Amino acid sequence: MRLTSALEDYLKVIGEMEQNGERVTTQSLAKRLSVKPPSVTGMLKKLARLHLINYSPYAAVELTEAGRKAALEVIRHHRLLELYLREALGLPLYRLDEEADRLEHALSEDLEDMIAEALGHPRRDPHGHPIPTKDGRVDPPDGFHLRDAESGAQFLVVRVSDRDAGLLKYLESLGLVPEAVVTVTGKEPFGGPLWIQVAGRAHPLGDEAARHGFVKRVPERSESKDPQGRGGTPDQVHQRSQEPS
Amino acid sequence: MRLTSALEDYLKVIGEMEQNGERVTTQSLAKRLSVKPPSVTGMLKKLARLHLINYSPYAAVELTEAGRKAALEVIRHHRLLELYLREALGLPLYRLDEEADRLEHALSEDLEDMIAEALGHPRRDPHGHPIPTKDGRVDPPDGFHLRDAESGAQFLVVRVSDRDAGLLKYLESLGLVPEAVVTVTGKEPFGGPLWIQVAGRAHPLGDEAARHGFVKRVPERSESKDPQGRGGTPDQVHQRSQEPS
DNA sequence: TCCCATTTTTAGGTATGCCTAAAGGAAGGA
DNA sequence: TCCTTCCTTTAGGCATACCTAAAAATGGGA
Repeated sequence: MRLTSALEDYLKVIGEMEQNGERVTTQSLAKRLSVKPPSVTGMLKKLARLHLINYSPYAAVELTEAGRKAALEVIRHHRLLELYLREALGLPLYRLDEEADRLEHALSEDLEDMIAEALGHPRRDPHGHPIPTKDGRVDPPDGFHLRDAESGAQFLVVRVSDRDAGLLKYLESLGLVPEAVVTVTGKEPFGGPLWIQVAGRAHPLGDEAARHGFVKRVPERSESKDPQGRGGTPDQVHQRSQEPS
Repeated sequence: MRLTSALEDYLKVIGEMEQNGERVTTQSLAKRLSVKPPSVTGMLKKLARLHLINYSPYAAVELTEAGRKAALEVIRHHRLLELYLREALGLPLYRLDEEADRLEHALSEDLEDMIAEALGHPRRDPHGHPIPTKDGRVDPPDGFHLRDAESGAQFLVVRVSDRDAGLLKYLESLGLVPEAVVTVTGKEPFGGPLWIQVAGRAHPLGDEAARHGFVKRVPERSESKDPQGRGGTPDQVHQRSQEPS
């Protein structure tokens, strides 16, 4: 039976939160989905009736196996579309999420397959998020917060959050996007900015921005600017993952 | 104020019917939209309240200027998407309509512009339907029914109906698609089939199929197989049009 | 002119998915 | 233990867009 767009949205968000190791509560869902808590309660009951989540009043919700599969399908649609919009039409990073949000519910399985094929069965979207495979596997989100990176070292940007389009636009203007190499040159104390260097230019980066970028240690000797690494890195595939919060 | 998908669908269908010179009644809309007549009455009232159609009970409906503009926008989305899906992803003709029906409501104006740009601001969709321009102009649908074509002459297929995917798949398998050249070699009497020749092969074509193809006279001397004519032909642009029924 | 078949509208109902207001649980501090 | 605060759920409403059943209008033929 076909799910409604609204139910798909709930599943997608629950799936994303589980992937990030967040506790999925009525309130956190309400915030994330921009609806009021009573609406969430109603929708959770509906998802439970469809055996897509385990739900008992006042408890955190969990996807069932069927629910996880359905959620990953929606997430796959979303991330494939984001990559497609970027590659085929050249949309800027900060506008991908919104466009994909609307298109994802209208994408048929056939079209999904053709897009995946056209893109060469990619493993990461333009934000660096892993794209679930057709059979329901996902890489864990990798990298750690840029703000936890130590001074003086070089890092590879592996992922940026897509939660805030404005902030993303800003990061993009700095060149702080997946596959960029960033050097942390200093940290101002007392919540002050992080000094970073990207593409030869130095920028002070506020705390909120620094929390939206995720990086990996890059070996000192590697000076390559763009490792063309989409889908390249991890080979092992997990079903769940935890963020070191 | 943003229209709902359902209202957009009504506008699109009313617009298409007006373009084809059909009378737009409660019943014809109900058939075309696969809903029951009372549902249509309700939606027509809603469209009238928004000043998108002129509606008085028991009378045929007409688009207002604003309604016509809105309808053409939806039709533009639909036809641009069809062409895009064909050009970029290679979907077969007979599957374009259904996919575009779902995607058209999720297409932002920005994305529409980028797709139009990527396609070089085309004038015709893969079925041969004119694509309304951004500022609300449409070519009249051209060509006449294949079944009205006289024997012995050569014709250029300019348009095929997209109303029946099964039939379209059949026409496509014969090569009877826009820009193909077809020769009418004979007509069996008493509603019998039309004998046609496409790409060197002869086929008997039943009445229903023949009504779904639209052709133009092609000058005898022109032997060119594929005039690459997308968007090439008419220069004059009309706002309405009538089909010689 | 009247009647009857067809079309259209009205009336009332359903499901979805959101809302506000109010009631009911959970959980930590005194 | 009780109380207060915060979170969640229940109760009751609204808009959208569909449905069926029944009433009303239209329009052609006798």
